[in-house]
Amino acid sequence: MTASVSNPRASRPPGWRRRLPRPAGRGSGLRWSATATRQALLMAAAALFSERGFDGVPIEDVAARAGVNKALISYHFGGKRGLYAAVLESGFAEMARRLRAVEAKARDARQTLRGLLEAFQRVGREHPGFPALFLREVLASGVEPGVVPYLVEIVGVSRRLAARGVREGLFRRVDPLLLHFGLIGSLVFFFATEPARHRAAARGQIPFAMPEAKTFVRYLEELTLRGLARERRAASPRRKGAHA
Amino acid sequence: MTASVSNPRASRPPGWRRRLPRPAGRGSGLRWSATATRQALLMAAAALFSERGFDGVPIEDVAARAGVNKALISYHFGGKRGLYAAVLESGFAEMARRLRAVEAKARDARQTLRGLLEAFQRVGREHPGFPALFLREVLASGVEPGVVPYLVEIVGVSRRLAARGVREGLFRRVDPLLLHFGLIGSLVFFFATEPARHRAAARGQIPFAMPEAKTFVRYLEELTLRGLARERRAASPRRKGAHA
DNA sequence: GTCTATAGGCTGATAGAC
DNA sequence: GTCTATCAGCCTATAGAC
Repeated sequence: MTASVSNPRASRPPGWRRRLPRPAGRGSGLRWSATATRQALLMAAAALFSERGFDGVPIEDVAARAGVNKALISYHFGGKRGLYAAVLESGFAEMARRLRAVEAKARDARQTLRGLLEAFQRVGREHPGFPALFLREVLASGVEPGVVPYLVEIVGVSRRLAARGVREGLFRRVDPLLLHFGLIGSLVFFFATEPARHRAAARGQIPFAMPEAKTFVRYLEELTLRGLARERRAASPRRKGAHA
Repeated sequence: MTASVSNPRASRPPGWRRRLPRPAGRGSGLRWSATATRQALLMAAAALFSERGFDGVPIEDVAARAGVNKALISYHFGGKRGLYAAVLESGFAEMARRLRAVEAKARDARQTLRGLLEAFQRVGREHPGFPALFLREVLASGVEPGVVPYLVEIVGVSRRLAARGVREGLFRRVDPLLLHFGLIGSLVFFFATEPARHRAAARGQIPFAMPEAKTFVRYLEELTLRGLARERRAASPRRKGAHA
């Protein structure tokens, strides 16, 4: 989960070997070899799986992009599925970690909302593949068992955000899961499709100017704050009460 | 795109053949054979591709589910890719058609919004696979060329919704594409993940009660109406002006 | 139009040398 | 830990009988 290696699988000298900036003689035990291999495989796999999905990526492509022999995937991760699971878990774990940190630091619901939006924005920038990976996984028939706890935790953050907002008088009464789906859905959709939009835009396709991430999260923040603000005299005269 | 055949690929008599309710001697040219085969293949493919993605589905599974020989896929659609493209185009075309109808019938922006939400809800109910198909496609590296026009048209509907809402005084000034991504993103995410949620819930997983489609679209409607309502005295004292 | 049989390509995994 | 070589399995497409 730290894109940087970049191995255009194209032409390479015959006897070529991966060459990473060695972290010079470190005191600690981890020198570089085995760990670097796993890291390279994880990064390459994250990029490729997020673009083409599990079934769309041959093990060989991952190895090539990582600059590593494909047999090492079986050696280090027990096979393709194992590598995929490892990528997912590391991604979900990081997302959950960030959200927990946001929640812990925020002094009120408004800051939690802001922090949550910024966390997504930052993930979208630093790990462009993850939102798509996330999406493909929740779309899948059977979710990897290892990510379920993280999934529950992520849902928990937005649920508590809703509860806290209501308690603090920032929001009117609202089903926390509705807030969750509305917010997370927009965010995941936007950031998961962003790389594809950029690719399409770069190829001349797409007639309109697409919004930037920063603009979009600001919009969502304001939409949520206004849309869920306590009654002041409703803007919509139609429906009866609130929601479930 | 009309789920109904249902062919549990399990046990079947050896010499089994698909048997569909023949539309008795019709005057018109289309009897049943060829057309029914294509229809069965399209339906089976829609269901399977939406669950597992293009690469995750062997042609043989599609044929089995359709109750048809796999060679017919090449015959009628020129191969797996052709079948996939046909499924996509029929789905996108129908979605675009519905949205256009909504737009044509609505007498103001509020009705357009309501109609758009209801259209998604109805598609989610009648063609549970389509939202996931839609999502997988916009996630993909290269979108099928045939669907681009429909994609542009769908974006156009929500863009015009925003413009009309502003013109009619229902919304404050807002970038149409922001409205588009916020609304369509939430909707697609919700409905694309709904089948997976139900499967997970049926298997005992998932600790909370998930919101129903009807509840969710109502929430989105109200959130949008309130969140984009013209100023009355802003609920959020923080940020400067509006958006791009 | 539909089916059977088969060819041919690609993929994931592993045995075994280094 | 890493690499080469290899193999068995699966998958798409098609030729040809009906």
